[in-house]
Amino acid sequence: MYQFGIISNQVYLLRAERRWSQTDLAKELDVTRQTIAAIENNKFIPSLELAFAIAHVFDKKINEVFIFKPYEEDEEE
Amino acid sequence: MYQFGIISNQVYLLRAERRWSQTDLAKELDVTRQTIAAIENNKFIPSLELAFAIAHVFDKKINEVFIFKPYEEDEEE
DNA sequence: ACAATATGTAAAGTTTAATTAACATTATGT
DNA sequence: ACATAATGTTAATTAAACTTTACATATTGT
Repeated sequence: MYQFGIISNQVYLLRAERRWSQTDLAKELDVTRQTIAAIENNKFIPSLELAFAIAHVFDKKINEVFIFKPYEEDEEE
Repeated sequence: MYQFGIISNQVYLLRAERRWSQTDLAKELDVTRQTIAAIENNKFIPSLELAFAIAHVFDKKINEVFIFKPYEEDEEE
C-alpha cells in the first residue's frame, strides 16, 4: 500500500496529563510496555484495534488521539 | 493483545452509495481488490493507515466509517 | 445467449505490528 | 549515595495485514 499521508499521535501527552507510566497504560490495554514506547516514539503505527482501545481508555475519539495528515491531493488515473 | 471490543465498518455501504466497484476503490487507495473485499467481508481489520485513507476518500471521519463497540467495562487490577 | 464486469475465496509469500526478554540510561524518593 | 521506578532501545520470534496469482460464480449490458 502506497503512503497517503502521515499519522502522528498524542499518546505521550494524554498519558502525561494523567500521570500514567507507560507500564500503567500498557497494563490497561493488555499490551507490553514496549508497544506503548514504540507508538510514542513513532517506531510503528498501532493496529486499528489498538488505536481504538487507546482512544477509549483516554475517553477520546480516535481522531483526537491519532492525527492523519494526507499528502496534498493530485488527481491520478 | 486482548480483545476490547468489536470493529465493524461501513465500507460496503459508502462504496455502494457512490456506485464504485471494489476495483475502483482499490485503485483509488492503491491496494488490491482482495484487500477491499476482505475488509468488507470482515476477513480482517485494516491497518490504521488504510482505515484513515479509506475514510479520506469517502470524505468521512474515521469513526464514521469504522465503528468500535467496546465490550462492557469491568474493573480489573 | 454471449461477453464483460463484479464479487467471493483460497493458497503462498511478504511486510509490519506486537510479544518477549534483555540490558542500558535517566529520573525520583528516601 | 543508594534503591527503585521509568524510559529507550535492540534482537529474535509470532501473528496478522496485505500482495499476488488464480479460479469460480454471479451480475449486467447488448
